Amino acid sequence: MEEALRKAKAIAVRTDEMLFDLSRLKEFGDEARLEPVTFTLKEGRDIYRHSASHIMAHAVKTLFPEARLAIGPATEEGFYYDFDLDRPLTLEDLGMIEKKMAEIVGEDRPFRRRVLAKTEAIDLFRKAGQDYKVELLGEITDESVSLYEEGDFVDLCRGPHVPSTGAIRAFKLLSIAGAYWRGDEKNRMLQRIYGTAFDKEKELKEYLVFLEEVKKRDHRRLGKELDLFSISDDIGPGLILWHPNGATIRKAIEDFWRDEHTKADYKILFSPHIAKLNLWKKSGHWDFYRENMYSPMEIEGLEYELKPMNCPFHIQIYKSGLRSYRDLPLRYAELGTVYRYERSGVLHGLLRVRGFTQDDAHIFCREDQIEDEVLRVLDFTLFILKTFGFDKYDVYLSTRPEKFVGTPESWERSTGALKCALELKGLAYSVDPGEGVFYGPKIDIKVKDSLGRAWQCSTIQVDFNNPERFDLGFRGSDGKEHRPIMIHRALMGSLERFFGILVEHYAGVFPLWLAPVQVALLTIAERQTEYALKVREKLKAEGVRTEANLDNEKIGHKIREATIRKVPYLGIIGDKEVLEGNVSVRRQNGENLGSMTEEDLLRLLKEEIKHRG
RNA sequence: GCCCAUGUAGCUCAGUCGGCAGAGCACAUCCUUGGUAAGGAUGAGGUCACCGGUUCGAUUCCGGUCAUGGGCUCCA
Repeated sequence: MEEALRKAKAIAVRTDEMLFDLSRLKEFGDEARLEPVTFTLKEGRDIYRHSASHIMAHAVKTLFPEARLAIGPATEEGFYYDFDLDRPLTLEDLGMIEKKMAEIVGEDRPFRRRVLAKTEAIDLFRKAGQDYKVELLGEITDESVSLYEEGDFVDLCRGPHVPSTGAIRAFKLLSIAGAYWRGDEKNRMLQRIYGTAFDKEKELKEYLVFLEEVKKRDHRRLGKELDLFSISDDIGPGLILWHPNGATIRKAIEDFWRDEHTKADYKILFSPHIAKLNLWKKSGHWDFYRENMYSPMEIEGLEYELKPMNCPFHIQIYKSGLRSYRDLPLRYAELGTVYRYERSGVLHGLLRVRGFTQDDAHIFCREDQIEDEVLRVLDFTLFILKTFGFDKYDVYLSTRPEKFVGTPESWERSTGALKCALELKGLAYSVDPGEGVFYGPKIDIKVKDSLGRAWQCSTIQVDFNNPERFDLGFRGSDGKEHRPIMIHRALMGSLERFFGILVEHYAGVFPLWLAPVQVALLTIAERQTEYALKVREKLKAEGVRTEANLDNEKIGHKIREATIRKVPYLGIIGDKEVLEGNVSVRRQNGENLGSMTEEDLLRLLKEEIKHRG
């Protein structure tokens, strides 16, 4: 058995979904069914990295004997440990700690499991001055607890662990950050060290390369390099300035969005940015969403609010006339700009801002239409996302939160409708208990980008509450008044955020239909200027975003410059091309398409733009 | 908001242990008219984030503010 496990490179074993240390094999009889848990399994990685975090804590304790330890779990991509120290850690400290860890790994100390009574453990940690451990122990209900020891380092831990410290082959400490004890800002701020560990040096290297790639694709960096957007100190944090290049891409996205919504029988709306405070009181936002809203402004003695959401406006439009059951479903869509207060520490480039434009829509329908409408929205969403090259998703169903409006029964019903639609569509999803918005349950879709990272974009929310609050009605076939229900939905979420994600997803190399400049014409010498301008005018007249670089520079310089700006197509024009009436075409990736007429080029471009390639 | 770090030319970054600041790229002018990722020369460009303190003197030291970054919490 042990032999087999060694061969399988087991880190621990599993039986009936319980994980055990390899050292506990003798507790099982020969007939026990034990599965090896290896690094390739999530459970195995977690055990491995959790062990690495113990070793890190050991190293920190050695270097800083006064350190008080909090918690140190494995994460998706690595591990961390929180410490309470006398002085702030520096980057140099990380190197020192790493070195110490390498020593501990080199000593190959076995991880030893020890079980003792909770009271004994409390005693032990209290004597050691480990208050955080004592606090944790106080909340454990079991009579006995397990400790893990390697060398002279002991930690409270459920386990399991790798057999010995030598098992950790490749690790790296990555960053230092502040973190509240138990994530609560009322508690003391601790120092967190993040690190990662792999069972092969090669995998660690690959991960570090991945981190480099993430850095290179950072939309804030590319936003500057490609002159897409900026944030100005003079204007304010979290407020986005769209530069011409970024605005061109945004317009292409918006045009696409409007066209598709019109085709899908949505009506496009516009609404103002402020409304009377009273409206927000009526909608419930003032009670349930105030912490994200700005302070009211006074206009002629009345209070007005900057809008954090678009729904009340769409509701007013619904209410502006009598509605019949024949009108439903009524789908109102708007690229609506909203403003939400975000604490300064959470702002992040385009991904977390204070003013943003939602690709919002509200569908007013009868209760029996919900499922059908949600299905339609799901289809529509997946189509839109696919257009941007997103074809992998994580889907979540969020249920009733603590702060909510409406009755538990209406929540039941709407959650059921969402569930049904997801199941009919055959989408795998997980349930996020308590994560719904205050007015209703929701489906969230997270897209996976080209690096496999998940981003929350789309959200579909059922609302039984606002129709009630605003006393919405429609005349039914029975001649009586009925209450419609509302579905709120955003597909891209916010244009700012979605754009930021796109920049990273495409690494700044936008597909032709989105590229700010689609073709750059590069002349070899000044005598081709006139011809180049003529070609430019023709392409522009056909709607192709074309630029001509007539600078007094060598062709190599111009190619380099346009390639760095990630222009998808370059048209090189020298004497030969002028003579033949051609353009020599080259793609951003260096692929040479050879010489062709301007009509052929146009055909090629238009085809690619049409397919949104 | 909180902890830590950072803020020097349009961009990327040097630098000053306190004595009015420098490179590369970009920009401008000139030379060069060159065929698939950087031709050459010259020049212009900075309230060293902002406010205050210490000092004969502060970009440098100290304090505060603002902003950015890594996180915590929250979310589109």
